[in-house]
Amino acid sequence: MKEDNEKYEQLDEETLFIVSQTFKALSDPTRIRILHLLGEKECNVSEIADELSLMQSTVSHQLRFLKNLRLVKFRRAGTTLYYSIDDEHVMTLLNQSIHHARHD
Amino acid sequence: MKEDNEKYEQLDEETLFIVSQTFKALSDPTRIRILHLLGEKECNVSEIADELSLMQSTVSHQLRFLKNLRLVKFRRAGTTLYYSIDDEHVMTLLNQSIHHARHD
DNA sequence: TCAGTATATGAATATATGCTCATATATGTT
DNA sequence: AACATATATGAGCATATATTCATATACTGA
Repeated sequence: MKEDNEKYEQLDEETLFIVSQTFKALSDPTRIRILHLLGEKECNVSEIADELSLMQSTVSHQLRFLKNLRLVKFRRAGTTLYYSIDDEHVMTLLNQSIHHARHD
Repeated sequence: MKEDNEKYEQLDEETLFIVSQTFKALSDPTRIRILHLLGEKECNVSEIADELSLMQSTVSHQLRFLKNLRLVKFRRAGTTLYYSIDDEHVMTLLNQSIHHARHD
């Protein structure tokens, strides 16, 4: 008489939401490029746009996205805003994935 | 005389593609639930649908997606297909994120 | 206060995504 | 072969997403 009494424990709604949101942030090439650049050095908006050949507007929109998820933060210096990484854990996920993609 | 001569090394196209695809797979709640369930135990399609209260068609479509990315594999037993995890690295990313979401 | 520079934002658009329905395919049984 | 069961697939639809353009806002210095 054999039976699997182990009941599968579903992920709760909140965890599911947070996890999916986190990965969604990392699922777009433009956001990945921005995060990867900020992982190297703090940058202002125009520097990001120049370095990655993106429109200023595009960068700004994506930074808002990343800022809402608290993945990046910024400091102001006059009219210039310097952005940097604000979530090391997510950067760890990103770097692991990059490493894996390259060596696999 | 100070100058930053460090040139930023962009991510190459292929890495960018693989990384974004990987995270895209993990960015949808339904796929996360399926992967998490398969992380617990091998399941056939109907079991997944039942356990997660999803339509058979929905499960099948998502399994195709995950299979294309080689995140899951299956074995056949008659008309029944048993699916299981095929990429432990991606499961590691998922589990880390779940852990982080819960304890943070 | 006015001009100049840096950044943010809203609207419009094109594309991608996920779900559902209906149906097809595949395998096993009689 | 006919039928039943398990799974896969295509089309249609609704929603989400990313980008661009035009414009607004914020700060600085003359």
